[in-house]
Amino acid sequence: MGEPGRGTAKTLDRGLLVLLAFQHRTEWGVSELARELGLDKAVAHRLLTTLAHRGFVLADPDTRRYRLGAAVGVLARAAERGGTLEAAARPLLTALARELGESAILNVPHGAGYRTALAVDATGPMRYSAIVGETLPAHGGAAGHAIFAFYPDDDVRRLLGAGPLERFSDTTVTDPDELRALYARVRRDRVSISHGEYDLNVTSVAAPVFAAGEVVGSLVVIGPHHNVTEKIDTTIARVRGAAESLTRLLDGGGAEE
Amino acid sequence: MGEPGRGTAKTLDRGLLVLLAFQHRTEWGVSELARELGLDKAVAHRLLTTLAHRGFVLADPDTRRYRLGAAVGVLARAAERGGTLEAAARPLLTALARELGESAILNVPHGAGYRTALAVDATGPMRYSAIVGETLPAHGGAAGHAIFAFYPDDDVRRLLGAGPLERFSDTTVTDPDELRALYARVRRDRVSISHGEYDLNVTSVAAPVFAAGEVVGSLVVIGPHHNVTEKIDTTIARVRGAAESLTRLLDGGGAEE
DNA sequence: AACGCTGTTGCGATAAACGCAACAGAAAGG
DNA sequence: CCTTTCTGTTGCGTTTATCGCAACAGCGTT
Repeated sequence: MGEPGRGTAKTLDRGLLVLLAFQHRTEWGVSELARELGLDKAVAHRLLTTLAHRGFVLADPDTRRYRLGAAVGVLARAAERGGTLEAAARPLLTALARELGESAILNVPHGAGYRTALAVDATGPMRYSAIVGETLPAHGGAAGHAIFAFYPDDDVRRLLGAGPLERFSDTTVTDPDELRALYARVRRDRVSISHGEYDLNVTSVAAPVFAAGEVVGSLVVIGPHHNVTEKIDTTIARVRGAAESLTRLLDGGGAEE
Repeated sequence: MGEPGRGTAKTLDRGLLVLLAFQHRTEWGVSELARELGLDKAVAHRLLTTLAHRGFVLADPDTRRYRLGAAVGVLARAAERGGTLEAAARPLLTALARELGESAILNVPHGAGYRTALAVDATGPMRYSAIVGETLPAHGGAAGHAIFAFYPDDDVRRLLGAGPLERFSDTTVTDPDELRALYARVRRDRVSISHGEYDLNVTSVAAPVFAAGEVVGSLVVIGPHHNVTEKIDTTIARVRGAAESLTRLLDGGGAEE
């Protein structure tokens, strides 16, 4: 978390830092927040009132504490429509598909699962054709594992719900404990590999994409089982590399940390 | 869209206006945006670079145009976890439930449907008990209609998908044309009433909640058919009033138009 | 090649944000 | 019950950061 840098607006930067502070804590008081960010109480107060005027934060009239407002949700919906992620990922997906000769897909979390946001099909005759827009449940497929392995444990528990997990094929992981162990391996390797969790004889390799420290999607290369396993090492390296590139892109070219 | 006002940070306010400009357009160039907001090119440029440094916008390296960045998505997830809306709605829900003697519910859009975010059950013996966290498809129930009637037509078409709509009871609206007509009525009346779309002999009255001009959820009063219809007029008035109050709250107490 | 556009940087004047301090209200503690 | 110590809020002089003009460079078009 560095200094604003040259040619940037300091006041705005501080305001954005205030907003980002609501990542670790849902509620902030003025003094509390000022201490956290090393600001004067008066400054924090002014920033918060400005943010409140535009709906980015909301002050509880009773407790005088602030929470994130509705404007961020509205903007998030606009961002989803606008397809920022898709635009940034497109060149990487085409590169992956060309280099490896298999279909490359971008998935994003959506509701209680994940959605196929963008797909570049392989050129060969034997190719996996993804349905863009399709939503799949969280616990199925390498793409899902690469995303939800990096979700907070509470969120995962909530998303998976109380009921038993649906089984799509022989290799679908339906046992919560087993899924948790799988997630631990995915977190360690930063890659997830699945064999025929949805479609038989199909293998996919997925890597997580992050932004601002949180997972925002996953990159997948998917194709016929023997094709992918044949070149599994390079596939893993390429997918992971592409995902890391995308993460760097999303974080603005690498100014922070 | 008024002036910043007293005791607020002007630079931050301008930066937030820049962010909000991405509501009507997904991509902005520097000059374009400067004209739109009446700013100097240099100012717009500085604001955009600071926003980019923190990941709120993302510059396409080729076209030099800006889109919303990943930070807004991250914040939106934090806002959802934090339950800003729930906190603001709680007192209104309890008031509704007490005054009308029926259960009051807050619903929010979630994935391709809507989720029960908060519920205050009626105190009587014959009460509807909502399952908090449950996700229902967009086309079912007054709560859903009150939300998705105010979605852009393109989004609605995408959400409802290509396939036929699932039927839950005799009164479920499954015909797209019929649904569109229903939505028109809901937009006109700012209220939606449904009889037994999910559960037989249950009637619900729902009104939309807005923030920054976009629908962010719906308030519902739900109970046994004859109980609700008996006092339908006051119920409609109360639900609509509560929804409008919540909208005002979310917009920061009424600074903006 | 000249033009119109774009995005980007420099720099001085000025207006705005800073941050100290003082104030009020609430909660906590004796 | 009064004191203490937080809290959030406002005023105001100083300074600093922002403004906005202008000049510059990179493209695409006419």
